[in-house]
Amino acid sequence: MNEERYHQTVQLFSLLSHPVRLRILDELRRGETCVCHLQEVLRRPQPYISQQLRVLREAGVIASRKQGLYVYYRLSDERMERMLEESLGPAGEAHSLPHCSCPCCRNDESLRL
Amino acid sequence: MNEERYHQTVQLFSLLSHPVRLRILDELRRGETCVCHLQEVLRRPQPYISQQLRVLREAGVIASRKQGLYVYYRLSDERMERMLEESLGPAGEAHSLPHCSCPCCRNDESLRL
DNA sequence: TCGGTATATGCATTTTCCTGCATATAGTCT
DNA sequence: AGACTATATGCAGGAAAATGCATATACCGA
Repeated sequence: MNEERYHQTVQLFSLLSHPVRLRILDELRRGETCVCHLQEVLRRPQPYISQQLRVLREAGVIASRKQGLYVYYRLSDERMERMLEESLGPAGEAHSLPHCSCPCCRNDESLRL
Repeated sequence: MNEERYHQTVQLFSLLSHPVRLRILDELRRGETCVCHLQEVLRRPQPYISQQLRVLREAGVIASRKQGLYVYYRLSDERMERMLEESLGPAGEAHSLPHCSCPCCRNDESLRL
């Protein structure tokens, strides 16, 4: 019985069938990213971003690394990565954000991640 | 702006993130199938199956062909087919159902579709 | 230890989806 | 035309998801 297989797959697709989560995942596949970065890109309040990150984290498709005040997120599921490639095409370039002052957006190259 | 691309993709994943619809799609990629067949495989009431078929039809991922009393459904979207392959692996064999008397399940080979 | 910043959590409300059921339509056969 | 079968549609109650907001936690520097 691959009842289980269907169930897993539905779970995976549920994560992807949400505009904000899909865009978060698309950002993450371009490289490790901190929360404030996503906040800037998606233009949504921080608690909202964190909520969606939690959903993704609990589902096991992303992982995080804490460094000082910042938390850096990345994809941690190959299947997810393949689905993103299949549906959205190859990953684009990471955005560099003028208004964001976190290490990963730092204009100052020397402090870049 | 590929805002539109994200939106389309979310729609596509929404269709797939539902246990019954996912299984219907998995059946359809094994070959053309009538409603009573799906009813048997999924063990759900007929109006319910038809509702889900409508969702898929209106989204444009399946097409139908009417022949007498029967309506035969099939996949009509390559992208969908690729996502199914990616997520569920290669399509299995079509089921032949002992209790179903529609042309596509007919035990009597001569009447087979 | 205190103030400030980055991120997380809890909760409540709105909205959207799921699903069951009654009924409608369309085609076939006599 | 009337009975029967396969499929479609409409609607409603309940469940679950989405989202906004208040607040909590964790870490840093002074």
